[in-house]
Amino acid sequence: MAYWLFKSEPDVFGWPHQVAKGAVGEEWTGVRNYQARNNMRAMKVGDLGFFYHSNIGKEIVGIVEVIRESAPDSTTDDPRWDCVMVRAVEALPKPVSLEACKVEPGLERMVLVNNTRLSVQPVTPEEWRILCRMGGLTG
DNA sequence: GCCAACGTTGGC
DNA sequence: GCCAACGTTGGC
Repeated sequence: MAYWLFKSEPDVFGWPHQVAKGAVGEEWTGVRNYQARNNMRAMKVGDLGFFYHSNIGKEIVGIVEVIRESAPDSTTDDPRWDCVMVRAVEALPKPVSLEACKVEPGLERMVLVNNTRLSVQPVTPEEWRILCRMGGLTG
């Protein structure tokens, strides 16, 4: 199983929106970047990802699960773009800020810290473990 | 609101 | 295929 991180601007589509979709989940639409799209294409059902609030908050607020592999993005006719579906799993008891990530040993190479513009990015198992601990999750 | 970083587009 | 112009993201 692989780990990922999804960025979203909370005033457009935030964690509460994702939670409101429940187990049905929601398509992660709107990605118009090849690298981000390729990351989605690499996802398998059951993969987990962090839900990150960009611009406002700038923190990891929750965990989502991939529930459908990449398929055409319903918000465009352009066949180049597709997206996965994700559902909310749980909120982080303690959201992890970008600032905290930058200074945390072990997260120096995290994509979030080094490539601010990539909206869907991979997270290593080690980074995942560190971030879950920082977020107040024991598992 | 600014701007750095980065990606895309299109002329040549 | 190069690269200048332009557009977007997202931290600050």
